[in-house]
Amino acid sequence: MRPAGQTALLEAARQEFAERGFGSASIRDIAQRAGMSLSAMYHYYSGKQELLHALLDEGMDRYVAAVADALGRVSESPADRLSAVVAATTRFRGEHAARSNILLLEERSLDGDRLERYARRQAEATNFFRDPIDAGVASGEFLTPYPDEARRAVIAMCNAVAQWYREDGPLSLDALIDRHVELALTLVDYRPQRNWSARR
Amino acid sequence: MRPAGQTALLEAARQEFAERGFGSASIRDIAQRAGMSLSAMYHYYSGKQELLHALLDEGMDRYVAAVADALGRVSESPADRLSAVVAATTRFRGEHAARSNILLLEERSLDGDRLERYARRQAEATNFFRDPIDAGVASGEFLTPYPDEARRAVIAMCNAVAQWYREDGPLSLDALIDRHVELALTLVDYRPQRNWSARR
DNA sequence: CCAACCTTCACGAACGATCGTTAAGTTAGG
DNA sequence: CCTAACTTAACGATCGTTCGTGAAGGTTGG
Repeated sequence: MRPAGQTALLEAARQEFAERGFGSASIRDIAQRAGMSLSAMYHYYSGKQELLHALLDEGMDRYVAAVADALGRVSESPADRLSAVVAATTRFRGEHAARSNILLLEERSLDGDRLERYARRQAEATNFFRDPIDAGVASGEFLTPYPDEARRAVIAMCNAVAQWYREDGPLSLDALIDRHVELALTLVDYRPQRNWSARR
Repeated sequence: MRPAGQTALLEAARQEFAERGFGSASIRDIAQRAGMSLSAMYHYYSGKQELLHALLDEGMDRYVAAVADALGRVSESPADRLSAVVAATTRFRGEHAARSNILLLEERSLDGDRLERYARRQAEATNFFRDPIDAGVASGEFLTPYPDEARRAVIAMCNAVAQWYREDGPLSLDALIDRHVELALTLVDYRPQRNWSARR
């Protein structure tokens, strides 16, 4: 269990970074929002950079866990797996908009080694999409001639949710997820395989 | 014609804002990059905010002009018009990545009236996509049951180009544009109309 | 048992650096 | 002469960071 102060700090930093951007956010405001003094923050994190790093790490952990959990509940079928990834990603972007926007926008504010490590994790995360799409193309279930561009389009569609979706809007998140799954399958040109007996 | 100093200033600000983000960028570095002193900048722009505002305005002007130009060259057919918008947007994002990223990411750094005015322009720009998609759905050429989500997916696909595309990569911009047009038509479920004689 | 000691968590004050901005003055061209 | 273009110098504010201090709580050695 994380100390309460640390949790409040991460939450405050997340909101400040999401609202103003890393460069414009002040660690004084962050500490104040977390209900502690400026120097108390330095007891938990060694500086502004490490605060951002912790935020990106925590957000990525949560996202990877959410997708992995969703993947654990479906079959090996590429269509099922792609659907699960799209659904989990869309849900994550909608439910954790501030978290997601920091993951997506503040990468450039990381310096040196931390950037390199984060870029590696992000590259791995795209495999959540790449693997089922490539598998579906290989098996003939997905007919798209452009798997790379289709993948990027699917990812962009999901990620954009963090920027425009509002919970109090006219569309429920569950409904949006269904539509995103359908659009993703459209993008890869999904054609359900006839089963073995029907083909003979 | 804009004075040379002003052009250099905008170019320098564009690069700095794109690389570091508005909050982390220093107007001293911008002025130096533009080859002039700090206060010379204040001769052209009244501050950092106005620099960003000018950048967003100029970028939006260029984008709108590019799309309007493309629309002027095609028929009234919804498929043609959507294709033209997708092609022009993808090209703009690829050819003006720094410009586009500022348009897409630094909106939140605008304050007060300027933000309001920019948000209005941005809303108008989405009509470039909305109009042909809604027209195609109305005419029956586009079969998608989710025109709003399809539109957002198309826009997200195009916008993402500014973040990942590199001119020295394996894919030419022209080839990418072709694939984006195809993917966009896939997203709206485009089915070419049989012509009048063939239908009877 | 108790005193000495350590770690954890928190504070206010101050550091030097850099920030955006302004003022006053200089130069060049019509 | 005037204005546009540009300079150096400095302003106060705020930035991220560091320092020294101390209260609380547990651990250890005599």
